[in-house]
Amino acid sequence: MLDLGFVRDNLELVKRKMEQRGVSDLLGNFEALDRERRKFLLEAETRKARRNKVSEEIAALKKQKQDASALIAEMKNVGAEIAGLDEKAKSYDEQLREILRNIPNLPHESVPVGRTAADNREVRRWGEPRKFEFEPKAHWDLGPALGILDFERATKISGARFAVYRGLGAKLERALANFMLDLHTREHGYTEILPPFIVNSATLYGTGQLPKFKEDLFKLEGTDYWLIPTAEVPVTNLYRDEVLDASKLPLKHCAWTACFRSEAGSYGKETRGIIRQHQFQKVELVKFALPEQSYDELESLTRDAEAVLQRLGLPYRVVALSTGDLGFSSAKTYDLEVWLPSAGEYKEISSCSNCEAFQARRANLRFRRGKAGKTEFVHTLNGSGLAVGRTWLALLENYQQADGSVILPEALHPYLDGVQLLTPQK
RNA sequence: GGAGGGAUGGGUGAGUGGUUGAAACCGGCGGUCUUGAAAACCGUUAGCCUCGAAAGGGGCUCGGGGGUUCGAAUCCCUCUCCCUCCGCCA
Repeated sequence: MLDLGFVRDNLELVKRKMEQRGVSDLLGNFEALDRERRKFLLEAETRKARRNKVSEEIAALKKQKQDASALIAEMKNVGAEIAGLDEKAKSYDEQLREILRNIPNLPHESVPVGRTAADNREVRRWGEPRKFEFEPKAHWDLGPALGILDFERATKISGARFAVYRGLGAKLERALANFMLDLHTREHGYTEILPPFIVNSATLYGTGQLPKFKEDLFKLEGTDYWLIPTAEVPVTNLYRDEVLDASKLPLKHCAWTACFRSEAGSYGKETRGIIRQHQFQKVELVKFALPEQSYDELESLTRDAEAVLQRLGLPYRVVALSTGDLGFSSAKTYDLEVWLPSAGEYKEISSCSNCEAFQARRANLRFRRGKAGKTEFVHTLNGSGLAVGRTWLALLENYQQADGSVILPEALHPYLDGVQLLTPQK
């Protein structure tokens, strides 16, 4: 959420930034609503000041056993007036908040201006896509042939967009998660969190999924419980309504969780394989940073995520999302895209964002400099480090051999009891 | 699931309709004293909204929401959370 006063004072800037994002007319009659709200607020508060003063006088009179009925009678009317004015002010306030709630974050000045993903800017590449001397297979062919991935039974027990991992397939998923968590906790200084996979609506509001994107989420019927779409949600909300000590920043957390997405509106999109599932596992990186340091922290967070791909020897590129492709809460995002031989292109495997104070304002997540300083909103950052399922399939596709076997990179050997090769079942 | 008890400022905890935005203590910060420190003493120590160029005003907030009243931390309703006991249970 943007700051009300900031929007009031920077209306043109906000409008221009919204245009860059490709959303229009989100501001509506903001100016009029704001003006009216303050008008009624002022009137109500003037009368409240009067009421408070007279109440004191009544108290004083009663103490001296004197008659106060005239004042009480006068205040009866004022009370009714206040109620009416309060209601008006509240109505405008709610409309104003409704507008603010639905305004996405302002893109940072360094974000490439553009309408779509086609306007994203490649920042750097790492590794060289492998030249195959045979026709590389897709993971949805490799996995079942290796006996480690089962779509039919997943469909039976759950439905479309689910997968069952078996044997070394399940173990590889677990090995990848452990490898990522160990890397981030041992070498990158993140503290591991294991959060609930179910959260309440206030938590989803804090990170910006609610109220606008509820159709992307799974809700537990008859409750205020929702399945998390990413660990960013519970972990970023960890310190909601708290005031952190500036000396503790940046705070760095990583978390492995299952993620649940309804994928509404993505029918027919990437239906094959495990690229787009209702449930997948992900290791997430979350940082809470000082405002003046948050862009440096975004760079290092992105590098931390890249390190996973480098250790696994998977070629990738880093892309700066354009203003039109940016997520709702993000001011700047780098996507990490891993090379997928079956697609012949780079495919998103991580998304690293600086949300600045946008989420912190919604979640009332603040910090204080020293003991005497004013409270300020922290900057929140998050990024996948990495999506485990997509890493799993990237491994299969990039390390496949002509006979359908898959070589496992050295970094994973300690996590797989020495298994170095996946071989097809006869 | 059943029964009962709670929720007050950074912490502990008083307060049951009228200078209580809130005692006291602890903690924090500043100061006096001291070569320095400790102790002691003195002072200070919430947030949000709003008016204002500023100085400085005003309003709201005692878990959330609603109600009664001229006036609510205090009374009523409701929701959430926490604790204790019983039941169930990985």
